[in-house]
Amino acid sequence: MSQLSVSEAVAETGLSAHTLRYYEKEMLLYEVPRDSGGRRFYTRELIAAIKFISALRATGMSIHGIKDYIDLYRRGEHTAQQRMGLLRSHEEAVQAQLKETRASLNMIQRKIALYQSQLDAAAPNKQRA
Amino acid sequence: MSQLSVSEAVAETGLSAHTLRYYEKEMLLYEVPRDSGGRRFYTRELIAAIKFISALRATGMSIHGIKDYIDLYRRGEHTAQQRMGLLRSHEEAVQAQLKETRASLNMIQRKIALYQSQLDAAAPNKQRA
DNA sequence: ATGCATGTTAGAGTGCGCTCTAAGTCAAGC
DNA sequence: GCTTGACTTAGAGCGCACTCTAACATGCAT
Repeated sequence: MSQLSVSEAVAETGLSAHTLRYYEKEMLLYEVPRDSGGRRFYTRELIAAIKFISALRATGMSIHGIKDYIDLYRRGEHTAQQRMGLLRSHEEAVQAQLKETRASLNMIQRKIALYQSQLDAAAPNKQRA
Repeated sequence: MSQLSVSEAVAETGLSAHTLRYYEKEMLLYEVPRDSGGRRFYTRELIAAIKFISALRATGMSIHGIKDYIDLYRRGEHTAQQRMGLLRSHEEAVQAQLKETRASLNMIQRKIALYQSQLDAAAPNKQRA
């Protein structure tokens, strides 16, 4: 169970088989092992990598940005500091983006409240219904 | 000053002139007035609409989704409840997305902490520097 | 009157991240 | 042996949201 078939990896990661192959082609995943028939399978380590890549994607990092990070990874332990630097600056970007999203959400919520008060004013009898 | 030229609107909204024209072509903005020379200008109301549209975009609503909302607007006051419904369901989607982003950010932060502890362990003397 | 900034148009082009297609291979079950 | 279903490949296609191009018009300052 520490080696997942394509369909199991799909179930586990939430990505499509197409997307997994696409990530591999784009060099986000490397050394994906194959069985005797040439079919891929995914190790625990690969699944963890895919999940981390998904987290980077979910927070808006581009495929290119992720590739830069993965490339550092491949170059060995001495790149750890640079990798951390990339993650730190991404973290900052995400915090900024969260802040902007919250501000925009706030504006939307104020609009909703406005609609609500208009509707309340237009149908005051409904209060007792 | 309650009517802004294109360049003023660009400065005020943070969108490009191209994008403003694109939104107009896509019917997100309508009845944008022109001066005698055929140039656009933007009223206070339009600027407010653009800012609200930007908030919807910044929270991930598609152009198409925004158009649905604007179309309700154009159809008059009796669509207020539907418009509020659209905003409410968008709000839910944004909250869900925020939750996912926070979870992913958390995973990234744990990775950063891991790097940090590795670096601390590799260079313990730096603690006193 | 000339030059230049600022605007206009229709439509083409771009970058991103998938997503799908078509034709083929392989292994297991009947 | 045959079917079925999960997989393989290279490469094309797609939807989105801009973004840019090219050729032209306008209006203000010198």
